[in-house]
Amino acid sequence: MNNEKLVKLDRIDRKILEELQRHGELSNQELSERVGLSPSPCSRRVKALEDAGIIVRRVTILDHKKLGLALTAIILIGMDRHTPERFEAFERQVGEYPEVQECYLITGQDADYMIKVVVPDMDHYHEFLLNKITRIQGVSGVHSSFVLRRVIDSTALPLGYL
Amino acid sequence: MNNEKLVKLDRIDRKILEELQRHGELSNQELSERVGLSPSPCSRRVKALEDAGIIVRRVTILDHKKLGLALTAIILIGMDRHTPERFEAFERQVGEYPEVQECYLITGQDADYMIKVVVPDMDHYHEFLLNKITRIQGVSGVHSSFVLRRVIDSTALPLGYL
DNA sequence: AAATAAAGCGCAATGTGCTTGCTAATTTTC
DNA sequence: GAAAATTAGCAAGCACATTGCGCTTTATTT
Repeated sequence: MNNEKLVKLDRIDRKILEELQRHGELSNQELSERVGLSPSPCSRRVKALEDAGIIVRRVTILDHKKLGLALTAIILIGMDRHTPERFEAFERQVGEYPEVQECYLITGQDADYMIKVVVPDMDHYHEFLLNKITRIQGVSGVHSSFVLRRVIDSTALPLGYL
Repeated sequence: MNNEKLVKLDRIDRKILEELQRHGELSNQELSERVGLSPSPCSRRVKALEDAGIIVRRVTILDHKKLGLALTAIILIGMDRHTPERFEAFERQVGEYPEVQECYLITGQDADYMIKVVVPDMDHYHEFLLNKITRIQGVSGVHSSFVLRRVIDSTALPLGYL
Protein backbone atom coordinates (compact mmCIF):
# COMPACT_ATOMS: atom_id res chain seq x y z
CA MET A 1 0.00 0.00 0.00
CA ASN A 2 2.98 2.34 0.22
CA ASN A 3 4.31 4.39 -2.65
CA GLU A 4 7.87 3.20 -2.21
CA LYS A 5 10.35 2.56 -4.90
CA LEU A 6 10.31 -0.07 -7.56
CA VAL A 7 9.97 -3.72 -6.74
CA LYS A 8 12.27 -6.04 -8.62
CA LEU A 9 10.56 -7.66 -11.57
CA ASP A 10 12.02 -10.44 -13.63
CA ARG A 11 11.22 -11.29 -17.22
CA ILE A 12 8.25 -13.46 -16.29
CA ASP A 13 6.66 -10.73 -14.18
CA ARG A 14 6.93 -8.34 -17.07
CA LYS A 15 5.35 -10.90 -19.35
CA ILE A 16 2.49 -11.34 -16.90
CA LEU A 17 1.90 -7.59 -16.72
CA GLU A 18 2.13 -7.27 -20.47
CA GLU A 19 -0.55 -9.90 -20.94
CA LEU A 20 -2.84 -8.70 -18.17
CA GLN A 21 -2.77 -5.06 -19.20
CA ARG A 22 -4.33 -6.00 -22.51
CA HIS A 23 -6.25 -9.14 -21.57
CA GLY A 24 -7.70 -8.76 -18.12
CA GLU A 25 -10.18 -11.52 -18.81
CA LEU A 26 -7.45 -14.18 -19.04
CA SER A 27 -7.87 -17.14 -16.75
CA ASN A 28 -4.89 -17.97 -14.60
CA GLN A 29 -4.51 -21.17 -16.54
CA GLU A 30 -4.28 -19.48 -19.91
CA LEU A 31 -2.05 -16.77 -18.52
CA SER A 32 0.34 -19.36 -17.10
CA GLU A 33 0.65 -20.99 -20.52
CA ARG A 34 1.39 -17.67 -22.21
CA VAL A 35 4.18 -16.79 -19.80
CA GLY A 36 5.59 -20.31 -19.68
CA LEU A 37 4.75 -21.28 -16.13
CA SER A 38 2.52 -23.78 -14.43
CA PRO A 39 -0.70 -22.41 -12.94
CA SER A 40 0.34 -22.31 -9.30
CA PRO A 41 3.47 -20.13 -9.47
CA CYS A 42 1.66 -17.93 -11.96
CA SER A 43 -1.21 -17.40 -9.55
CA ARG A 44 1.24 -16.62 -6.78
CA ARG A 45 3.08 -14.06 -8.88
CA VAL A 46 -0.13 -12.29 -9.82
CA LYS A 47 -1.12 -12.13 -6.19
CA ALA A 48 2.31 -10.75 -5.29
CA LEU A 49 1.97 -8.08 -7.98
CA GLU A 50 -1.41 -7.13 -6.55
CA ASP A 51 -0.08 -7.00 -3.00
CA ALA A 52 2.85 -4.87 -4.14
CA GLY A 53 0.37 -2.41 -5.63
CA ILE A 54 1.76 -2.80 -9.12
CA ILE A 55 -1.54 -4.21 -10.26
CA VAL A 56 -3.90 -1.46 -9.15
CA ARG A 57 -7.27 -2.71 -10.32
CA ARG A 58 -9.24 -4.48 -13.03
CA VAL A 59 -11.77 -2.65 -15.13
CA THR A 60 -14.23 -3.38 -17.90
CA ILE A 61 -14.20 -1.28 -21.04
CA LEU A 62 -17.59 -0.51 -22.57
CA ASP A 63 -18.55 0.61 -26.06
CA HIS A 64 -19.57 4.27 -25.91
CA LYS A 65 -21.26 4.29 -29.28
CA LYS A 66 -23.47 1.34 -28.38
CA LEU A 67 -24.37 3.16 -25.19
CA GLY A 68 -25.35 6.29 -27.06
CA LEU A 69 -22.32 8.25 -25.92
CA ALA A 70 -21.01 9.41 -29.25
CA LEU A 71 -19.24 12.62 -28.29
CA THR A 72 -15.90 12.84 -26.53
CA ALA A 73 -14.48 16.26 -25.79
CA ILE A 74 -11.06 17.44 -24.70
CA ILE A 75 -11.36 20.62 -22.67
CA LEU A 76 -8.51 22.89 -21.68
CA ILE A 77 -9.37 25.01 -18.69
CA GLY A 78 -7.65 28.04 -17.25
CA MET A 79 -8.13 29.36 -13.73
CA ASP A 80 -8.19 33.00 -12.73
CA ARG A 81 -6.10 32.58 -9.60
CA HIS A 82 -3.63 29.84 -8.82
CA THR A 83 -4.52 29.39 -5.19
CA PRO A 84 -4.91 26.03 -3.44
CA GLU A 85 -8.52 26.91 -2.58
CA ARG A 86 -9.39 27.45 -6.23
CA PHE A 87 -7.79 24.20 -7.27
CA GLU A 88 -9.36 22.20 -4.49
CA ALA A 89 -12.81 23.55 -5.23
CA PHE A 90 -12.44 22.84 -8.91
CA GLU A 91 -11.20 19.32 -8.38
CA ARG A 92 -13.89 18.51 -5.88
CA GLN A 93 -16.59 19.78 -8.19
CA VAL A 94 -15.26 18.05 -11.28
CA GLY A 95 -15.12 14.79 -9.36
CA GLU A 96 -18.88 14.98 -8.96
CA TYR A 97 -19.50 14.79 -12.69
CA PRO A 98 -19.59 11.29 -14.14
CA GLU A 99 -19.10 12.71 -17.62
CA VAL A 100 -15.50 13.52 -16.70
CA GLN A 101 -13.35 10.51 -17.42
CA GLU A 102 -9.99 12.17 -16.96
CA CYS A 103 -8.83 15.35 -15.27
CA TYR A 104 -5.20 16.38 -15.11
CA LEU A 105 -3.51 19.37 -13.63
CA ILE A 106 -0.99 20.27 -16.30
CA THR A 107 1.90 22.60 -17.04
CA GLY A 108 1.71 25.30 -19.67
CA GLN A 109 0.65 28.90 -19.91
CA ASP A 110 -2.48 28.16 -21.93
CA ALA A 111 -4.29 26.02 -19.41
CA ASP A 112 -4.24 24.65 -15.90
CA TYR A 113 -6.45 21.62 -16.39
CA MET A 114 -7.10 19.21 -19.18
CA ILE A 115 -10.26 17.18 -18.86
CA LYS A 116 -11.79 14.51 -21.05
CA VAL A 117 -15.56 14.38 -21.15
CA VAL A 118 -17.98 11.83 -22.60
CA VAL A 119 -21.56 12.81 -23.46
CA PRO A 120 -24.31 11.65 -25.84
CA ASP A 121 -24.15 14.54 -28.29
CA MET A 122 -23.40 18.20 -28.85
CA ASP A 123 -26.56 19.38 -27.13
CA HIS A 124 -25.62 17.59 -23.97
CA TYR A 125 -22.09 18.84 -24.27
CA HIS A 126 -23.28 22.39 -24.51
CA GLU A 127 -25.46 21.93 -21.50
CA PHE A 128 -22.63 20.27 -19.59
CA LEU A 129 -20.22 23.07 -20.34
CA LEU A 130 -22.63 25.88 -19.48
CA ASN A 131 -24.28 24.40 -16.44
CA LYS A 132 -21.37 22.58 -14.92
CA ILE A 133 -17.90 23.61 -16.00
CA THR A 134 -18.27 27.34 -16.47
CA ARG A 135 -20.22 27.55 -13.23
CA ILE A 136 -17.25 26.40 -11.18
CA GLN A 137 -15.62 29.21 -9.21
CA GLY A 138 -12.41 30.44 -10.76
CA VAL A 139 -12.78 28.99 -14.24
CA SER A 140 -11.70 31.81 -16.52
CA GLY A 141 -10.86 30.27 -19.88
CA VAL A 142 -12.25 27.22 -21.63
CA HIS A 143 -11.15 25.76 -24.92
CA SER A 144 -12.95 22.74 -26.34
CA SER A 145 -11.80 20.20 -28.88
CA PHE A 146 -13.81 17.24 -30.05
CA VAL A 147 -12.62 13.77 -30.85
CA LEU A 148 -13.13 12.97 -34.51
CA ARG A 149 -11.46 9.57 -34.39
CA ARG A 150 -9.96 7.42 -31.68
CA VAL A 151 -6.71 6.30 -33.21
CA ILE A 152 -5.34 4.78 -30.02
CA ASP A 153 -7.37 4.34 -26.88
CA SER A 154 -5.47 2.18 -24.48
CA THR A 155 -4.64 1.90 -20.81
CA ALA A 156 -1.44 -0.06 -21.35
CA LEU A 157 1.84 1.27 -20.04
CA PRO A 158 5.11 0.83 -21.91
CA LEU A 159 6.95 -1.92 -20.07
CA GLY A 160 9.99 -1.87 -22.32
CA TYR A 161 11.86 0.52 -20.05
CA LEU A 162 12.00 -1.83 -17.06
CA MET B 1 -19.86 -7.62 -33.72
CA ASN B 2 -21.78 -5.01 -35.69
CA ASN B 3 -21.92 -1.33 -34.81
CA GLU B 4 -25.68 -1.16 -34.93
CA LYS B 5 -27.90 0.90 -32.75
CA LEU B 6 -28.48 0.62 -29.05
CA VAL B 7 -29.61 -2.58 -27.47
CA LYS B 8 -32.32 -2.27 -24.90
CA LEU B 9 -30.93 -2.26 -21.38
CA ASP B 10 -33.02 -2.48 -18.26
CA ARG B 11 -32.09 -1.26 -14.80
CA ILE B 12 -30.28 -4.46 -13.90
CA ASP B 13 -28.12 -4.35 -17.02
CA ARG B 14 -27.11 -0.83 -16.17
CA LYS B 15 -26.26 -1.88 -12.64
CA ILE B 16 -24.10 -4.70 -13.99
CA LEU B 17 -22.25 -2.34 -16.29
CA GLU B 18 -21.86 0.20 -13.52
CA GLU B 19 -20.28 -2.39 -11.26
CA LEU B 20 -18.10 -4.00 -13.90
CA GLN B 21 -16.66 -0.81 -15.28
CA ARG B 22 -15.21 -0.02 -11.87
CA HIS B 23 -14.68 -3.53 -10.50
CA GLY B 24 -13.65 -5.83 -13.30
CA GLU B 25 -12.25 -8.31 -10.80
CA LEU B 26 -15.70 -9.13 -9.38
CA SER B 27 -16.67 -12.77 -9.42
CA ASN B 28 -20.01 -13.55 -10.98
CA GLN B 29 -21.24 -14.58 -7.58
CA GLU B 30 -20.42 -11.28 -5.92
CA LEU B 31 -21.69 -9.34 -8.91
CA SER B 32 -25.00 -11.16 -8.77
CA GLU B 33 -25.41 -10.20 -5.13
CA ARG B 34 -24.67 -6.55 -5.83
CA VAL B 35 -27.25 -6.31 -8.60
CA GLY B 36 -29.84 -8.37 -6.76
CA LEU B 37 -29.89 -11.47 -8.90
CA SER B 38 -28.95 -15.11 -8.52
CA PRO B 39 -25.69 -16.19 -10.15
CA SER B 40 -27.13 -17.89 -13.23
CA PRO B 41 -29.17 -15.07 -14.79
CA CYS B 42 -26.38 -12.69 -13.89
CA SER B 43 -23.86 -14.76 -15.78
CA ARG B 44 -26.23 -14.96 -18.73
CA ARG B 45 -26.69 -11.20 -18.79
CA VAL B 46 -22.97 -10.55 -18.72
CA LYS B 47 -22.49 -12.95 -21.58
CA ALA B 48 -25.26 -11.23 -23.53
CA LEU B 49 -23.62 -7.85 -22.94
CA GLU B 50 -20.35 -9.25 -24.23
CA ASP B 51 -22.00 -10.78 -27.29
CA ALA B 52 -23.77 -7.49 -28.01
CA GLY B 53 -20.40 -5.76 -28.00
CA ILE B 54 -21.35 -3.46 -25.15
CA ILE B 55 -18.67 -5.01 -23.00
CA VAL B 56 -15.64 -4.57 -25.21
CA ARG B 57 -12.83 -5.98 -23.12
CA ARG B 58 -11.31 -6.35 -19.67
CA VAL B 59 -8.04 -4.69 -18.79
CA THR B 60 -5.70 -4.48 -15.84
CA ILE B 61 -4.55 -1.09 -14.60
CA LEU B 62 -0.96 -0.86 -13.42
CA ASP B 63 0.77 1.67 -11.20
CA HIS B 64 3.05 3.82 -13.37
CA LYS B 65 5.05 5.23 -10.49
CA LYS B 66 5.87 1.79 -9.16
CA LEU B 67 6.98 0.85 -12.64
CA GLY B 68 9.25 3.86 -12.89
CA LEU B 69 7.03 5.67 -15.37
CA ALA B 70 6.69 8.97 -13.60
CA LEU B 71 6.11 11.34 -16.49
CA THR B 72 2.88 11.67 -18.44
CA ALA B 73 2.73 14.19 -21.25
CA ILE B 74 -0.12 15.62 -23.26
CA ILE B 75 1.06 16.56 -26.73
CA LEU B 76 -0.87 18.62 -29.23
CA ILE B 77 0.31 18.04 -32.75
CA GLY B 78 -0.35 19.98 -35.92
CA MET B 79 0.12 18.64 -39.43
CA ASP B 80 1.40 20.62 -42.39
CA ARG B 81 -1.08 19.19 -44.87
CA HIS B 82 -4.46 17.68 -44.19
CA THR B 83 -4.27 14.86 -46.67
CA PRO B 84 -5.36 11.28 -46.02
CA GLU B 85 -1.83 10.06 -46.75
CA ARG B 86 -0.36 12.31 -44.08
CA PHE B 87 -2.89 11.20 -41.52
CA GLU B 88 -2.53 7.53 -42.32
CA ALA B 89 1.24 7.69 -42.11
CA PHE B 90 1.11 9.52 -38.82
CA GLU B 91 -1.38 7.14 -37.29
CA ARG B 92 0.48 4.08 -38.43
CA GLN B 93 3.73 5.40 -37.02
CA VAL B 94 2.25 6.50 -33.72
CA GLY B 95 0.68 3.09 -33.30
CA GLU B 96 4.17 1.59 -33.24
CA TYR B 97 5.17 3.47 -30.12
CA PRO B 98 4.14 1.80 -26.85
CA GLU B 99 4.66 5.09 -25.01
CA VAL B 100 1.51 6.43 -26.70
CA GLN B 101 -1.48 5.50 -24.59
CA GLU B 102 -4.03 7.62 -26.38
CA CYS B 103 -4.16 9.31 -29.76
CA TYR B 104 -7.14 11.28 -30.96
CA LEU B 105 -7.80 13.14 -34.14
CA ILE B 106 -9.45 16.30 -32.89
CA THR B 107 -11.15 19.45 -34.05
CA GLY B 108 -9.65 22.88 -33.56
CA GLN B 109 -7.29 25.16 -35.42
CA ASP B 110 -4.45 24.73 -32.97
CA ALA B 111 -3.90 21.04 -33.44
CA ASP B 112 -4.91 17.98 -35.40
CA TYR B 113 -3.91 15.30 -32.93
CA MET B 114 -3.82 15.02 -29.19
CA ILE B 115 -1.69 12.23 -27.83
CA LYS B 116 -0.98 11.08 -24.31
CA VAL B 117 2.45 9.67 -23.67
CA VAL B 118 3.95 7.84 -20.69
CA VAL B 119 7.72 7.74 -20.15
CA PRO B 120 10.12 7.33 -17.21
CA ASP B 121 11.34 10.92 -17.01
CA MET B 122 12.06 14.13 -18.84
CA ASP B 123 15.20 12.81 -20.50
CA HIS B 124 13.28 9.97 -22.05
CA TYR B 125 10.51 12.33 -23.02
CA HIS B 126 12.93 14.59 -24.80
CA GLU B 127 14.39 11.66 -26.64
CA PHE B 128 10.93 10.35 -27.53
CA LEU B 129 9.84 13.69 -28.92
CA LEU B 130 12.96 14.30 -30.96
CA ASN B 131 13.57 10.82 -32.27
CA LYS B 132 10.03 9.68 -32.75
CA ILE B 133 7.33 12.32 -32.96
CA THR B 134 9.09 15.15 -34.76
CA ARG B 135 10.56 12.65 -37.22
CA ILE B 136 7.15 11.68 -38.53
CA GLN B 137 6.43 13.11 -41.98
CA GLY B 138 4.09 16.05 -41.87
CA VAL B 139 4.36 16.98 -38.22
CA SER B 140 4.66 20.74 -38.23
CA GLY B 141 3.75 21.95 -34.77
CA VAL B 142 4.15 20.32 -31.39
CA HIS B 143 3.01 21.65 -28.05
CA SER B 144 3.76 19.70 -24.88
CA SER B 145 2.09 19.81 -21.51
CA PHE B 146 3.02 17.66 -18.56
CA VAL B 147 0.75 16.10 -16.01
CA LEU B 148 1.40 17.53 -12.56
CA ARG B 149 -1.40 15.65 -10.84
CA ARG B 150 -3.90 13.03 -11.88
CA VAL B 151 -7.12 14.33 -10.42
CA ILE B 152 -9.33 11.83 -12.20
CA ASP B 153 -8.04 8.89 -14.18
CA SER B 154 -10.91 6.62 -15.02
CA THR B 155 -12.23 4.53 -17.87
CA ALA B 156 -15.83 4.62 -16.68
CA LEU B 157 -18.55 5.98 -18.93
CA PRO B 158 -21.47 7.99 -17.59
CA LEU B 159 -24.42 5.59 -17.64
CA GLY B 160 -26.90 8.07 -16.28
CA TYR B 161 -28.03 9.11 -19.74
CA LEU B 162 -29.39 5.70 -20.72
C1' DA C 1 -60.19 -9.23 -20.20
C1' DA C 2 -58.71 -13.89 -20.85
C1' DA C 3 -55.68 -16.92 -22.96
C1' DT C 4 -51.52 -17.86 -25.14
C1' DA C 5 -46.80 -16.97 -26.18
C1' DA C 6 -42.28 -15.34 -24.75
C1' DA C 7 -38.79 -14.12 -21.87
C1' DG C 8 -36.39 -14.43 -17.63
C1' DC C 9 -35.51 -16.11 -12.90
C1' DG C 10 -33.92 -19.61 -9.62
C1' DC C 11 -32.59 -24.30 -8.39
C1' DA C 12 -29.65 -28.12 -8.83
C1' DA C 13 -25.92 -30.64 -10.77
C1' DT C 14 -21.86 -30.99 -13.38
C1' DG C 15 -17.53 -29.69 -14.77
C1' DT C 16 -13.73 -26.62 -14.80
C1' DG C 17 -10.42 -23.83 -12.81
C1' DC C 18 -8.24 -21.58 -8.66
C1' DT C 19 -5.59 -22.18 -4.65
C1' DT C 20 -2.81 -24.13 -0.83
C1' DG C 21 0.53 -27.47 1.29
C1' DC C 22 4.47 -29.89 0.36
C1' DT C 23 8.74 -31.60 -1.98
C1' DA C 24 12.36 -30.90 -5.24
C1' DA C 25 15.19 -28.02 -7.92
C1' DT C 26 17.30 -23.77 -9.02
C1' DT C 27 19.34 -19.56 -7.99
C1' DT C 28 21.64 -16.43 -4.99
C1' DT C 29 24.82 -15.18 -1.41
C1' DC C 30 28.84 -15.47 1.47
C1' DG D 1 31.98 -23.99 -3.76
C1' DA D 2 28.64 -24.75 -0.07
C1' DA D 3 24.62 -23.26 2.39
C1' DA D 4 20.41 -20.76 2.48
C1' DA D 5 16.57 -18.82 0.39
C1' DT D 6 13.56 -18.43 -3.21
C1' DT D 7 10.67 -20.53 -6.56
C1' DA D 8 8.72 -24.13 -9.61
C1' DG D 9 5.75 -28.17 -9.98
C1' DC D 10 2.57 -31.70 -8.33
C1' DA D 11 -1.64 -33.14 -6.21
C1' DA D 12 -5.68 -32.51 -3.69
C1' DG D 13 -9.39 -29.95 -1.91
C1' DC D 14 -12.50 -26.44 -2.72
C1' DA D 15 -14.99 -22.80 -4.68
C1' DC D 16 -17.04 -20.95 -8.55
C1' DA D 17 -19.02 -20.65 -13.24
C1' DT D 18 -22.15 -22.69 -16.27
C1' DT D 19 -25.90 -25.37 -18.41
C1' DG D 20 -30.47 -27.74 -18.38
C1' DC D 21 -34.93 -27.49 -16.68
C1' DG D 22 -39.33 -26.17 -14.39
C1' DC D 23 -41.80 -22.20 -12.96
C1' DT D 24 -43.07 -17.46 -12.57
C1' DT D 25 -43.76 -13.15 -14.59
C1' DT D 26 -44.41 -10.14 -18.37
C1' DA D 27 -45.96 -9.15 -22.99
C1' DT D 28 -49.06 -10.12 -26.91
C1' DT D 29 -53.09 -11.31 -29.25
C1' DT D 30 -57.96 -12.04 -30.12
